[in-house]
Amino acid sequence: MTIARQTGSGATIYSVAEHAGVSIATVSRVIQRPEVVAAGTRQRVLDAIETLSYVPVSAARSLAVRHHEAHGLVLPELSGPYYAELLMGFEARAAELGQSVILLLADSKSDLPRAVRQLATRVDALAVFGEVVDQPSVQRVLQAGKPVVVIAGEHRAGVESIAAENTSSAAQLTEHVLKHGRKRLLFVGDPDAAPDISGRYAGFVQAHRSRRRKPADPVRIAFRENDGTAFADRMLTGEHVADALVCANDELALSIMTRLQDAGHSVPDDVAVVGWDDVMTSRYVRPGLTTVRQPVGGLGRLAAERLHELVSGGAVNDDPQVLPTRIVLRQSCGCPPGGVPAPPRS
Amino acid sequence: MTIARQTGSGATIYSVAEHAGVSIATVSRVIQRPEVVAAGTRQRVLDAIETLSYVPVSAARSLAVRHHEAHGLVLPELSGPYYAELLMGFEARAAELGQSVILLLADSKSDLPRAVRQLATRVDALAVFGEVVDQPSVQRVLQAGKPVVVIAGEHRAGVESIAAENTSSAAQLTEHVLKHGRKRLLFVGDPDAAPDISGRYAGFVQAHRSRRRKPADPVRIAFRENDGTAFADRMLTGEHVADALVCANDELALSIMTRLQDAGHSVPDDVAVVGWDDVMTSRYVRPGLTTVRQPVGGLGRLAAERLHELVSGGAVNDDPQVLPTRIVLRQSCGCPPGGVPAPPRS
DNA sequence: CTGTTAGCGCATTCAA
DNA sequence: TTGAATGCGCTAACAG
Repeated sequence: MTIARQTGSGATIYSVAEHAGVSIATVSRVIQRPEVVAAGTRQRVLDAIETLSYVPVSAARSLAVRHHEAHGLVLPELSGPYYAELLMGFEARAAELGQSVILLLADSKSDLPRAVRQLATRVDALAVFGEVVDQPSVQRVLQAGKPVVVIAGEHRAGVESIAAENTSSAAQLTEHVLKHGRKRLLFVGDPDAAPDISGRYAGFVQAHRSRRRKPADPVRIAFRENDGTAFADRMLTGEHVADALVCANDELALSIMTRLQDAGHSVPDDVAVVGWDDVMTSRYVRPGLTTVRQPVGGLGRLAAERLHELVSGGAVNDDPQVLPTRIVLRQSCGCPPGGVPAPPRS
Repeated sequence: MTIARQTGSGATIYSVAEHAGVSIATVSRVIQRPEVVAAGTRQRVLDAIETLSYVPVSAARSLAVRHHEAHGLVLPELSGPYYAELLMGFEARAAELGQSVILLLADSKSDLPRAVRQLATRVDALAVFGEVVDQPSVQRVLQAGKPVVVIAGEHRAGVESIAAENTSSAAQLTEHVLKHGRKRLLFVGDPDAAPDISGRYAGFVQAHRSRRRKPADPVRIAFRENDGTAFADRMLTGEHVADALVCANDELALSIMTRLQDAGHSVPDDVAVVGWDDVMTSRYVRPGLTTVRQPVGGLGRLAAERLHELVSGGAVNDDPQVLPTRIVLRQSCGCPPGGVPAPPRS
């Protein structure tokens, strides 16, 4: 990369000081703590700033104060509402705390460890989602003295972790489906793909056990629409038999449900379908998809907040912080229609 | 804010140099241009870096090289796929070009101008969406010597602008609906809300004119689901009469369509509905929503790329760059079912 | 209330 | 191929 231009207009704290007839210390003061500067001087400085179009170079400040005032966030990608909401929460809270957010999307990176190293260079702390960044990379950041929080990932000593509740809501949801009289439930999605999912499967198992019923092995497929469609096709050929599907997320649930319906089957009469995440589509399809709403924005906010506290010298929290989730009943589970439709999330 | 901890583990280029028994210049070289350093020395330095967990402080580098190697992106928010895709494209391209991306979400900020000023402080260039940031703020950044590109906004001299094509695809779409024999079309959404929307309404008008028909005035409502629902209610009372609705975006189209259907009306038999954006839900509802797909990721990529070129000394492009869009026909416009469903976007 | 001064950590001449 | 020296722009004592 050839970079020709210099940063900024060229106006520095020096030129501003000169223009205003004061010292650079005074200029710095009117920017940091205006109240300690005499009104007259302050105004002269502000005028100089204005006429010179002075924009401070944050790097110089960062160097002097010895921190970046920025948090990094590593997410896999942004398709679907999940990560976007997480990011919104994170950014909002970070901004409230005066921190910039530098975003790194892992899926599009050919050399992620390198990208993470680079990122670590310009932030005070890092939030990473699940297991997107390899453990050694995380350790490097930690050893460099920068706090790391893991969102919806494996819990490990030394890194704070934040997650939504999964197991007990999964158990409730499964129990709910069982109460509808369903006998052959299938959990669709690979529990080993992410801690979140394994937690959900654990709940699935738990609900069966407490009724002394034997839970089926999970159907280990990935979480994209395509995977759901393919699975539905295999159901249509009789390869899988079930009267209820507990899907690892809504995308899966929706694609399966739609495929089955298009093939002439009825949801929930022939098979009930439930999912996870309460994406927008889940409110619009018919029957409405029963699902679990997670406080995704809250996860982001909490992450930003913890990062800031850790940077400010707070102690790392040794056990994972778990945020509650909420089951949203619609009709795909077998519940009767007629309830007022769940409102869009605020 | 009280910030106690210092950035980094304390390891600096000095401690690394000392540990490796070389000068800091050599350490700097093995990081910037390893090939100019003798293999032996290089290894010693790398070892030192490793054992000291050295992570460079980007601020110091930025200060020395006089640029930030970061681009700012200001978006209103991230609900819905539109901005998220834009951001994904932007981030991916920026990363390819070695630039970090600092994200600022406008909607959650109480003092946006201040936030923008702050942001300008730490980036070499800025991309802003539409009219989210006020003109004076944009001018400041520009005058400070930092390039700005506006995405899907008003075109102005001195700022580069990038947008998706709207008018001609709107004309085609409207024409398509007219061909289905619809007589009373309504454009739903406020054209003054954004340049994108006014372009779409212009196409709507154009299509009518070329058939010597008089276009109706636009229904000036906002673009959220709630607004659509409220509008649908007004249709149900007869306040608005139409046999086809050209909606400013999919969220509007979907909420209206669903409400009308829930009230017993048939789409498209009673009223055709079309939208804009091709969100995920549009594939899943029945009838499938006819809509216009925009190259949203492409907008983001292009913005990042132009920013980088501008920072590297490129000249600002005086006329707006317009990316093509594509009409996605499903059944809500009156087209017969049976076509293979449009695949998910890749 | 204001000015002087000494770093902050790194890149980059210029010599050797 | 390496080292010594200088400056990037700003903050924060410290003095006055």
